[in-house]
Amino acid sequence: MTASENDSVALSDPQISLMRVLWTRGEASVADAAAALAAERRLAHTTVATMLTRLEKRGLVVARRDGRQLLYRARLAEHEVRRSMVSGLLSTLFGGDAKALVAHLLREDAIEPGDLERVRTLLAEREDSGG
Amino acid sequence: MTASENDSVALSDPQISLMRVLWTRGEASVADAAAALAAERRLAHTTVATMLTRLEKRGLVVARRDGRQLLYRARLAEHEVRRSMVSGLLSTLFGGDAKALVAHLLREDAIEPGDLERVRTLLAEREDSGG
DNA sequence: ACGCGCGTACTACAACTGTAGTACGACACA
DNA sequence: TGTGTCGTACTACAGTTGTAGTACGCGCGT
Repeated sequence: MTASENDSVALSDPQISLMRVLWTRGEASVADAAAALAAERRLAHTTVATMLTRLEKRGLVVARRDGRQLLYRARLAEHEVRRSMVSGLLSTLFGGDAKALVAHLLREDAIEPGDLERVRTLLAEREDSGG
Repeated sequence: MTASENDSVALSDPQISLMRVLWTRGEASVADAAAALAAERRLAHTTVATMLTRLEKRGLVVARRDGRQLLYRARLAEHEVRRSMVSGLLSTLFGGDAKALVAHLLREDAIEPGDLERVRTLLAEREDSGG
């Protein structure tokens, strides 16, 4: 277990955006990332570089040298980050009770009752076909 | 619309703990809050005071003077904070798709398929009895 | 009336984050 | 080979947060 695989990963919104670029492309240079991010947030090249350096220091990404440039790669899969962050929110706001979160989603009209069945069915199908 | 009722409320864990005291007790002095928090986090009296002052500056709590002491009260209900924070997580991590979050909960074993029915039924009952 | 204690107000400081500029080295092209 | 360009490394700076100390004033008790 490398120190970075702690458990509680908390990424800010800009950081997630950046990670998403890595998740999507597998590997990306600063220029790649800045370009991919440009649509969403127009950031200076060096800003993206700084963010990546910091994420690397935190152990969330790894850099590989390719000539002059660095290629970054996420060390955690998206679902791992999701798990960690959802779990954090869950314990912070819902006493760790996932059912309470679902109830909240229903109550706050974020989701409709019928959707629950749909989700369950979807998951069941995926399990059947070997996920 | 008072500036504070923006929409995106982001509270850290310690901040939520403190808010929870206010939600539970309705109103609390610094001493009250520090005492209530002591079980969870042992913080200096002044630390709690600072946190409350800052939350007040952000418009998340209001203070009322009672003699020498200040009584703090949350300006947002717990469900409002939940809504805001869940919604933030939802858009950050799941593209705003609540179904994806539920799917995640199922897949990550945070919740079992049967629980969905239970939640749905529970909610339905509550609606029937006029919620 | 006076002093002590409680409570707030202000100050402090390190860490992290968002954001970006400057400096410097290396590679490619002329 | 010289030079410019590109890319990283380092520095910067303001804002927020976690955490707490110091200072000061008001009111209660004697």
